[in-house]
Amino acid sequence: MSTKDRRQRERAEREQRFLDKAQELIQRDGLLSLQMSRIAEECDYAIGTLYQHFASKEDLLVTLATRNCLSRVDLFERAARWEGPTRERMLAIALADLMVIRAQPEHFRLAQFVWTDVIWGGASAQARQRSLEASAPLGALIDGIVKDAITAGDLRADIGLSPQAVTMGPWMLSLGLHTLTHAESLLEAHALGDPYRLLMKHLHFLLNGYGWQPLFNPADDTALDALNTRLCKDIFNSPGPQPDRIPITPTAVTALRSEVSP
Amino acid sequence: MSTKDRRQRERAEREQRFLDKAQELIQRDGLLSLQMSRIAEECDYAIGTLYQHFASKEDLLVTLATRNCLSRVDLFERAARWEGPTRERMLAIALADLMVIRAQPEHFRLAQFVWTDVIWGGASAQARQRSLEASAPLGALIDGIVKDAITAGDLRADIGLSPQAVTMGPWMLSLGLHTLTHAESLLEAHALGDPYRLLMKHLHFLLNGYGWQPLFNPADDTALDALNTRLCKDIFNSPGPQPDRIPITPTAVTALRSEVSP
DNA sequence: ATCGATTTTTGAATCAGATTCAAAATTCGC
DNA sequence: GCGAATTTTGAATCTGATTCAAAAATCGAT
Repeated sequence: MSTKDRRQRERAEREQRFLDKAQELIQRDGLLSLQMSRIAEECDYAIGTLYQHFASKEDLLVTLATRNCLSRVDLFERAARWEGPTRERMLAIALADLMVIRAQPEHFRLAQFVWTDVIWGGASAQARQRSLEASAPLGALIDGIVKDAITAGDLRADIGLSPQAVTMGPWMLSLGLHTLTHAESLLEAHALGDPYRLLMKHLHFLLNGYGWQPLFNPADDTALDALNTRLCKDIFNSPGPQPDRIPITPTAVTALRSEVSP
Repeated sequence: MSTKDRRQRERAEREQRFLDKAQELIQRDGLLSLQMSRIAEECDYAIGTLYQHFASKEDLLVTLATRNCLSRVDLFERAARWEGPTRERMLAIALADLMVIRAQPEHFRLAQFVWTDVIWGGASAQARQRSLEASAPLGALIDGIVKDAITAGDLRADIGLSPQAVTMGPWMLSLGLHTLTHAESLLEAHALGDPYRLLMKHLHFLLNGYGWQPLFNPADDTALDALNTRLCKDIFNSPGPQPDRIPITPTAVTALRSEVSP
């Protein structure tokens, strides 16, 4: 059976090469101008061969997004399994997310596009299924942190939300922020200082709202930066998402905003 | 000059008819299968005429999304200008949002698609500009609530966020929730009870985190429902987004989730 | 090593649908 | 009523995804 195995392996390798090339082309020319024919061509295969792997362009995109998602699992795992206060582990998840998106904004744009009715609905059931399966472990990791927090007494069990429901909060916050940031770069990038610091602040407010111990005062910018830096260093051995140092002055905000809606 | 005026008006009317038809077709056959030719045809105009109004399909979609956004302004205005506690006015904004999305999920899907790199980037600068201008007033309304809250002493001024930055929090939360809900209907609809109640709870936690007075305990489902119902009745004279009454039992959640990631 | 069967690859042909643009029709000012 | 200017039309064009019959490669048995 080794021949068949080899066949299998080679096929899988080729699929990865197709995906790599798709990623590369997206990076280079943007999602907008990604062409199936170009992917095949640049891999020195006929279009038909590409279609042997992916039933449609939508399928290819969903598969690529799924792969991106899977590639993040280890980073998230590192955050979730870190030995530290539960609240800091939750923050670390958000930081991991930020680092990934900073490093590869294309990944987010792709995911955003793929979740869209048009693409999601156009993809095959298998591709969708695999995509959902890929995100489940991430959810489970975060649920685990919430459960640990309850066990450790950092979070009360009776706040009226299941662990899974608590998990959704930070997730919504991140997703919403990224969507706003990538969509109207205007409001975001200019008017509010570093969007990523903004996310961390809101996340702290939300965690404080849950009563997740120990509480933290997000008004203290210096402490916030110090905390982020420490976590990134200790957990990921990385300088972190390198937040900009644009100070948030109400005056500047007003001035910039009025440019948008005169 | 009345002739020219009439021309202008007729042209505007025709544009609205095109948009109405586009909306209708999306509603009927889905965004995926929207065709420019069909829009023109069903309005009894030639394709070329349609292209006199919209430089591209992307432009048409962005314009339609913008119109949808504008159509919500009055509802939001009602929430923002309501005479009531600032915290409740903020909640009312979220409720308005929920009601709109419940009533017209297509609107959200369209907006989601339009924010996408592919569509947004493909639209003309004017269409984008108009779209941004349309959302600015909504933002300003909400900012106003935050400012009133600070003035009224419901919200401390020194929490480390400008009013605009505070506004972003609930916005991110809503946007994130809707994205998750509409994307992976699985996790959401099944595993966590009514997603909209989930949003309201998280929103309360977030507002509590800000220290926005008077604090509210989201664990009390009955009080939560009563509050939502009262606000919808008093402000919108409507039964509200009619949250499902699926009880959130941890057991049910676990069971359902394990179906997703076995 | 050879041959017919089976599987895989190929890429020209097909198809879908957005967009263009020269001709036809309409409207305008006089 | 007439020529100029504007608007409408829709067949033709163009882009790019998808198909599928023919060609090539692989396989298994002899």
